Amino acid sequence: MRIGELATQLNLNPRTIRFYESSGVLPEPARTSSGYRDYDGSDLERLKFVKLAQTLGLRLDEISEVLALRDRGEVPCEYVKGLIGTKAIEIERQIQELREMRKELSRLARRAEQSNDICDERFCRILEGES
Amino acid sequence: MRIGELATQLNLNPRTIRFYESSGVLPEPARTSSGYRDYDGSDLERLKFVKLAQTLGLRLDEISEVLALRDRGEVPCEYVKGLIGTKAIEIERQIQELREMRKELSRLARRAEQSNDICDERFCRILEGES
DNA sequence: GTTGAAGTCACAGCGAACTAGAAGTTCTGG
DNA sequence: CCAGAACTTCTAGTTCGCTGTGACTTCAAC
Repeated sequence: MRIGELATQLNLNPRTIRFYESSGVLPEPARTSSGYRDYDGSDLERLKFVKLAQTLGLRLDEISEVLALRDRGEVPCEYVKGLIGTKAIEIERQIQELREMRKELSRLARRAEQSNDICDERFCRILEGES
Repeated sequence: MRIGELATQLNLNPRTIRFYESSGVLPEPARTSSGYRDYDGSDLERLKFVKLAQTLGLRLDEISEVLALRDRGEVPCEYVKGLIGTKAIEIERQIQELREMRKELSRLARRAEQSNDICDERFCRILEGES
């Protein structure tokens, strides 16, 4: 199958697929006699795996590494376990950071409702505290 | 005061301050006779405001807009209220996304502990489901 | 007078994951 | 036979917030 069909099936841009090839996520595919990329079911599965891994927060280079281990016939389990662990920690950190922002933002939103458009010498009374 | 002192007081890199100037967050400061940037207390306050706003998840262009409104003598309250609202929604969305990842990752981590290093025809049994 | 820190400017690069443009070739339908 | 869609390659741009590099000038201390 050609790049357009593969892209359609996965809801990807053909450019994205070429980009994946250039960054080592996808191997170079076979070519038709006229030079078009010729993909098969294994490429489809591989890209599905890439999309799945992306939803878990894995970066392309990390996904590439898992795939490369597999391609070499090795077992990526240990690598993947490590990845899952560090990723979980990182995500927890990000959630905490966002929670702080959310908390502060809702505090500001409440204050903004109460005190109506009072701007004084400061930059923004809503954002800066000490009302 | 010169850029180095300002940077030290705010724990910023002098380059960052020049970058802020070039991107319109900071106005062009006065210059000493020898051409060095010459800052005063208002620049210090402005940069403190920038840092505060950044912790709320505001981008530099949004912060610039608030400051520009203020610089024109306008009241940024309405703009800021809108900003707070959309930012809160955006952050909520990000938190949800991260929670999904976290949930899925811990599910995978539990599974990975149980089934020991069984890799078969798939890319990665830990990441792909249907064990 | 000399050294070295700190300033000046302008341009480039990073990371991440694409996306866009240009300029050409091949395939498909009427 | 020809239009136009889909492909090819290559380079470069996007977003965001900086950071690095290089080549030069100025300032403070010794």
